[in-house]
Amino acid sequence: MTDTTVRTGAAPTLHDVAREAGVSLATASRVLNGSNRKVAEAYRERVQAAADRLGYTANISAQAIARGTSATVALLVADIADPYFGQIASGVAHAADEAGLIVTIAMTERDPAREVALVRTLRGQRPRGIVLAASRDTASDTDALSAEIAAVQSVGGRIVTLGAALPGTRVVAYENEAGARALAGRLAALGYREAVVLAGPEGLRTSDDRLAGFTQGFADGGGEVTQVVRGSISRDAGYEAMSELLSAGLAPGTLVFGISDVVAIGAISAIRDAGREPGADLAVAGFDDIVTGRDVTPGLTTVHLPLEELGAQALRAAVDPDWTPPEPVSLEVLLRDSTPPRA
Amino acid sequence: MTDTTVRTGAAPTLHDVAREAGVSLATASRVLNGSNRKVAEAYRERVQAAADRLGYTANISAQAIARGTSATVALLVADIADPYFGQIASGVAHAADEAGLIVTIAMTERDPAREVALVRTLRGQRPRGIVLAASRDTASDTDALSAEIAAVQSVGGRIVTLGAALPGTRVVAYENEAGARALAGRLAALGYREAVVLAGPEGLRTSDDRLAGFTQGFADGGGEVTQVVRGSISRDAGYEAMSELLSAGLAPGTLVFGISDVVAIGAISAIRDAGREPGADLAVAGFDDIVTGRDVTPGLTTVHLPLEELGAQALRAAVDPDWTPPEPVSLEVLLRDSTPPRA
DNA sequence: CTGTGTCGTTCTCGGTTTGTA
DNA sequence: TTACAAACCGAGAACGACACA
Repeated sequence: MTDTTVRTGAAPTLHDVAREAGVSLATASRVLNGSNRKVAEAYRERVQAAADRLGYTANISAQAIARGTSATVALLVADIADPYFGQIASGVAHAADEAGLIVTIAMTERDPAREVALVRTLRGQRPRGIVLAASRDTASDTDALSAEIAAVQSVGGRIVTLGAALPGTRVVAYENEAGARALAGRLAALGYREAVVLAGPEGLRTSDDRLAGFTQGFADGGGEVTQVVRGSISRDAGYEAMSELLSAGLAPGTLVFGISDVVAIGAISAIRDAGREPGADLAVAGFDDIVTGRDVTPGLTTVHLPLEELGAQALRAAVDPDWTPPEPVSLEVLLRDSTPPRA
Repeated sequence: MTDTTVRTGAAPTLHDVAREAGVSLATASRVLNGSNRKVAEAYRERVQAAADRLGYTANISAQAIARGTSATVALLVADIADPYFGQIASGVAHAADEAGLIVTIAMTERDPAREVALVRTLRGQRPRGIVLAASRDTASDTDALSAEIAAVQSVGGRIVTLGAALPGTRVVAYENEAGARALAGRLAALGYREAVVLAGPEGLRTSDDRLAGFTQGFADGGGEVTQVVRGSISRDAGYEAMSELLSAGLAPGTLVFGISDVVAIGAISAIRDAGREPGADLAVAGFDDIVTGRDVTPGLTTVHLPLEELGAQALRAAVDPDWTPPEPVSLEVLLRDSTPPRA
């Protein structure tokens, strides 16, 4: 593809560049990669030219091992196809790009054991940091995870948990409970008095916090949570849970709170498919403010989370040596047509 | 966290394990990582125990350089927050997990120059393969990218393009043109005669193919594409393009074809926000079958793409030594309520 | 004494960095 | 002051050494 000889089976090494330029290994290293020592301009040019001619790119594995640190950050999400995690990943990737870091991604599929195994695998990469974005179970055996985390940290790797805090890690928090409380308050003020909640499995921090906040806020406003249905946090789980609720009968004017937007959106579809009308008939609210919430009908009432910004913050927490825990970002309630004021 | 001495600043190495177990480096290497050579059971156990005690994990950078190949695959997408790419990434990640590979991800942001730069950066990782999922521009300078691709391939790295084929790479194709033609045919059969297309920028392969297929299929069915509006491929671009079309005036019964589902969904929202009714008034169709298409109202007519499966296929193409190009997956038209039969 | 089977020594990978000329 | 030689990072693999049958 270039005018040089076609090389097969081996990438050009620093050795090749040095030989081509007629300088020593050390000199070539200094001009091509950072160094505090200086190099004469004439040499610099010759090396640069040779590198270009050969299409040289430093082997980052070799750099990592020689330098003792790898320009890498790992991101663990539950499911990258979920828009919640997609937007977070986008923020992480952006910030990583700015910091000149490569990000490796893995999916826990909401399995605690998988999460531990993945941290262990990723640890082999000696990453600068690991961002744990998949929300965690409070109940499940946290010891194995803690051990892996400690192992990463003892080597200088930083662990960042996004959302649910994990002891001994840097955490980028947002106020699930306060946000849900505020949401519930606003909805009670709109006249809602009965609510059912489509929650995640018991023990899941994010879900528990939101449920607690919502329940309290709604009670404070004079309403009551009459039912809590638990399932996984996904569109389909929301759809199914809602379908069952509907076949059991649900009074008009009831408010349905989906523990996250994807759940709420599944619920809206279930309501419609059951021949009822989302909105005035059965109101629905979510949490996260994923983009889709604007495009469903009626527009989904939710709590805005700056997902990309949170992802970016998480990455910075993973790499910034003198990072200090920021104030938890406070959340904003977005009232849309899925929860019209009750007459 | 364990009962051993707390080590700071250095991960346990194979050396440490070997010393701890009282065996040689080679022996430790043999039991902890793959090897065809055998090792006595007594030794095996001692090494295993020592490794566990120390919390040893092989430094994959060191492995990569020693073995000459890194258990890594790179994935390039335009924007990981886009559900289209999110689902593909999910498929890639799943398949990579099965193959015991780590996947690094990067976003091109639809910038050809960035794409070249990223391939170059990722090349430093000496990945087993690179999956190029971001659709490419036919016009733009393809030479720089070709050079980088050739560089990867000359070292044994495999390049896989998903969707738009790139010469000299393994390609996982799907039939954009045929799919769009089939879609247009079905819609014409429903009675639509006038259509406008919200397309991507000129030169973007995926967009061009779908546009061509749709135009032809619609003409074959007796219809006519009266207008093509170009913009980027995103929800917001679809929304804006549609808004402009609407303010210029659009006759009821016109069909709007969004070059992808996200565009079409943006268009639906624009139609509704303009006070018109998506469906019977202005019909909308998309392409991709992202999950959101089921949840918008009316349900979005589209062409089904097995996105996760395509991602998985792409990964297999990147790692399977004896891979043969599969038949391009044929696509299925999904008629939903956004395109009701015309009376 | 020779063959078989394990283990250890040593060189290697591609860079970085120190001491030194 | 600047460039070079050599040691080093963590792991893999060829090859030699040794024990045992």
